[in-house]
Amino acid sequence: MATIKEIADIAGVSRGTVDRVLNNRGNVNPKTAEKIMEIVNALDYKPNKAGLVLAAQKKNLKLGVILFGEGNPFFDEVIEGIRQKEEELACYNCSVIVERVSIEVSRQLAAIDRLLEQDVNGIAISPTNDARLAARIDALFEMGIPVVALNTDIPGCKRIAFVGSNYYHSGETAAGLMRLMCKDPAINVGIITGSNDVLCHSERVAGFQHLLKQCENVQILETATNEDDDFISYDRTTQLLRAHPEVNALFFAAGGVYGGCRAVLSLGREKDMTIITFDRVATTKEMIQKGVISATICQQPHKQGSKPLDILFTYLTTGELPKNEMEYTAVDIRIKENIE
Amino acid sequence: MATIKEIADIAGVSRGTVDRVLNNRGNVNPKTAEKIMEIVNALDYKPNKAGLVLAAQKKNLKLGVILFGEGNPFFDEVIEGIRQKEEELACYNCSVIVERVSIEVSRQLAAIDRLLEQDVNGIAISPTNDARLAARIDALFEMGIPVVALNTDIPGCKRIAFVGSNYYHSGETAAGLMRLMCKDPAINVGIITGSNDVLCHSERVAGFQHLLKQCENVQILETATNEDDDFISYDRTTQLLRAHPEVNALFFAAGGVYGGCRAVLSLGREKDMTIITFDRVATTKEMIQKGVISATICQQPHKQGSKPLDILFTYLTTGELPKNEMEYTAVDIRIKENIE
DNA sequence: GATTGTTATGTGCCCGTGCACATTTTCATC
DNA sequence: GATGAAAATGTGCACGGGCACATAACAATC
Repeated sequence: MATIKEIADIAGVSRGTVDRVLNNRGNVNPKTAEKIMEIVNALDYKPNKAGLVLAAQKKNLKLGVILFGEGNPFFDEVIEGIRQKEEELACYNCSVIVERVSIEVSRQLAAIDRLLEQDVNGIAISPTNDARLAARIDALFEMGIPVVALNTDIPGCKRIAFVGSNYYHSGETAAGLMRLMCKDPAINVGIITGSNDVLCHSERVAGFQHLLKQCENVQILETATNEDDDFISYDRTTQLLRAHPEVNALFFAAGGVYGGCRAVLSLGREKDMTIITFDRVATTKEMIQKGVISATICQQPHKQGSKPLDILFTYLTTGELPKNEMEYTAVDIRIKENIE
Repeated sequence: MATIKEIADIAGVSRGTVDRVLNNRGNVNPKTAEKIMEIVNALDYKPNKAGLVLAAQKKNLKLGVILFGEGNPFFDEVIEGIRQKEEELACYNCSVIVERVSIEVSRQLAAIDRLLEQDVNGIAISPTNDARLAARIDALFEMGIPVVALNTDIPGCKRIAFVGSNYYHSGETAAGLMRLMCKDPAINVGIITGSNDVLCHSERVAGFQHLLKQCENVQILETATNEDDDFISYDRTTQLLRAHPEVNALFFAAGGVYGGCRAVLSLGREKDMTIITFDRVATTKEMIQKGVISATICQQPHKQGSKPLDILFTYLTTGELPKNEMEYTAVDIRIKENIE
């Protein structure tokens, strides 16, 4: 692996000149620059990462994280990923500040301000999809502060990457699993969705329905709108199952899973019901272990926490952008036996 | 984050003394050493990784990899992981040499010799479980050359880590999946195993059987020993299905999956058969997409390639051992919808 | 041709750690 | 108390890259 010094020796110039060419700092004779670039290409020069990181020490990097979903256990796992990466980055003299706020745009903008006051060099955020926030992210980019979106994308702005799941695709996978697990001649599915205005829920339902519509033995009976509150979920699920006793499969696209499962249990329907949910929160784990939930689809929350910090750190130390702007987490199927 | 210099300043000594204490190089006044250690603990000093890696440049690290499974497409994916990590490590001036040999112990020992001739500083190997190899690995460790086992463990020797799957556990998961996917009143399973003397196959079968024995509606009908050769597999599977037309589920614990699936197809049994296999080789992918195979369980071949190199590099640059000696890959369930 | 300005190039230090070597201190011995 | 060995401590450089500053080369102007 070639170094700047080696290139300089071959070209018969000093390290400084090579450095100026590589970082296009100007003030170099075009002919010399061309010659250097030829050598750089011939040797396939790649800067030594340890050198880059060490040189970047002076910047005293600080990364900011803004997460919504207070009280949402999914984000607790995201935080775990953040904490682990934080520890890893600590020995590069890079620290992490986490702000946890609601989904309200004004709160998110305020969180950005607070982080800027603390001189963060980059921000990872689970953003509300809002034009004001998008504009703010663009402004940050112009200021030289890169932003990575996580969990939920905010398209059409200058965030340097998105890390999260493809909700439509995981909805399709849920449907595929259900088809494999429900071998009854007629599958009568009840869909329990979250609030429609949250993109991830509606995307999941869309993917789910799209795939199941192709199967003639599947009938989607009813779609109940749910809420995270488990008591409300209990009632809605009970209503659905009372109105449609022929339902033998349930799809929970969002929260309220625990309440829904309790409803199934209290009606004594757990034996003949195939239930597919999302995420691996504690209560879902419990219901998987009890055999009430057949499978749950996870979206690697740990990676959603760690990867954005990784991307920011790499960008700030080496200037390198991620290979893929969209970093989709794998669709991770969990059943009783591999839930741990 | 504290540095050696900072600690030295506080202790009123020079960098060299702190360095001697931290790396117990001796020749330090015990009282001074104690004082320094107190400061080190109080500040929770962690060496800066970039500094460590940069200092390790002089070693000109070379990592060797020895893989069996020539012609086995699973290992092609392992190689992909290796290549990717190789590229990543290249910008730390660390290179990788791959040797691909058969499972024979003599070949593996010879491969180690070839790598040593090329002055490798560490070795990742998919080992045959043999005492001679274990002894050799111990000797390498004493020589200061760390070894990481991948795919198959070689217990009771001084390999610094193992990266691979828990076969028993993935067998259990296959069983759990089958139970969820076969809702017929009677599940009649045919198990198609690989050669019994290969540990991973027998472990998978053991885990599979252990779980299914707890279900009274499941009957394991017959276990056919299979081979990787798809023509032999075709014949064995045909025989099994002819002798037991009531079989409605097949479990392939090892190779010969493609031949077995062709047999199922030629008997027109694909509609009512639940097939669960391992790995995500091209032919398995094809059969998943055709709907012949219901699910396949993967063991993150990419990670099996990249992680051992990661462990070796970290150990050689920082002296740090992995948190867990056993690095199990996640049990990764793939169906038609998430096979890509 | 000396002066000023511009462009081009070279040099030194920093980042944090490891390690070889130089220097100082300590202590025993005559 | 001078001598020498041993123990304890200090110092300089390397690793690779970024960046500020010093120096050199060259052109334009009076």
